[in-house]
Amino acid sequence: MDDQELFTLFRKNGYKVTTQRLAIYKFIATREDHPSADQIYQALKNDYPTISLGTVYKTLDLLEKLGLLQKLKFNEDRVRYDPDMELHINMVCSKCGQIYDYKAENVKKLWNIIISDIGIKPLGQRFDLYYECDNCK
Amino acid sequence: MDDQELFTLFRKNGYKVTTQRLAIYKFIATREDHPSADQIYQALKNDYPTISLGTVYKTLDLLEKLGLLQKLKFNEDRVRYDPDMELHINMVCSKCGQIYDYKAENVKKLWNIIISDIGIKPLGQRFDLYYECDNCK
DNA sequence: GTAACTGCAAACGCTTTGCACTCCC
DNA sequence: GGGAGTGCAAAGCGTTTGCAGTTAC
Repeated sequence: MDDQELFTLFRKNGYKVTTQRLAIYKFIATREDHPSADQIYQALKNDYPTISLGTVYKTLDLLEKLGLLQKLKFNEDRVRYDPDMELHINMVCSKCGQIYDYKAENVKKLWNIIISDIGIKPLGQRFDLYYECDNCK
Repeated sequence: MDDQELFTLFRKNGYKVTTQRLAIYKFIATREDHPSADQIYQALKNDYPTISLGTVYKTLDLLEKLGLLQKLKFNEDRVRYDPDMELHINMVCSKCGQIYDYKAENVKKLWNIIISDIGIKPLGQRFDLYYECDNCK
């Protein structure tokens, strides 16, 4: 999503465009490891010394409301934020907790089969797959 | 799992059999809505007036360690405990938060296809499907 | 008898809330 | 200029921890 689209999305929903919001969105959008609020805060406070953790939380809630990311709670004490809103599998290492997204066409295909079998209209979904990553093997 | 199996499982892992542990396991095993620690505590304190919330938490951690249940964090502020360790889909109502398990042979079949495509050894998995339940429609 | 378990209460840590100041628009 | 947003600090709340008393074995 480029700047212009982002500006429009904020404004048409009645939200102002601020430096903090742009910085937080741009940071999370480039990350594939689903950082936590504090990780985002730590990463940004060098370039934006006055940014606060509270603002990070508020902004992440806003971005979720706008459909730009989803909150994911794993078996750890903090929430992770995933900017990938398409169907995918969260590959979670059982040992180190590292996470990355696995996307494949056949996952969508097979998921559609399951959906039509259940016979409901899906509003969203989440798949986690626990395994042992290469570093931990 | 009957009493004898449960006793054996506890003891062979070096844990004592206590009234509280039996009560908590038996309660959670009969429930299909994945109750929280506090819900379990509230439900049991009539029959076991001295039971404490701390013991419920400690026991649930123990049962998880023994592979009798799994912790599930959804987008709410408490942890739910799911005694169904087989492959299934958590059907979550987006409005009221009600949850039930959907189990079907074809879910397993399709999941096996995905696993072999990814080419890793799964240590566990979790599927959530968000929809609107009949009560909320 | 003794080591593990329970119950209680305090501590913990992430997240939310409240409010005065600031800055988009 | 005005209202939404930020930054700060305090509050909130589910969960964990510590410890003295109790119980399983």
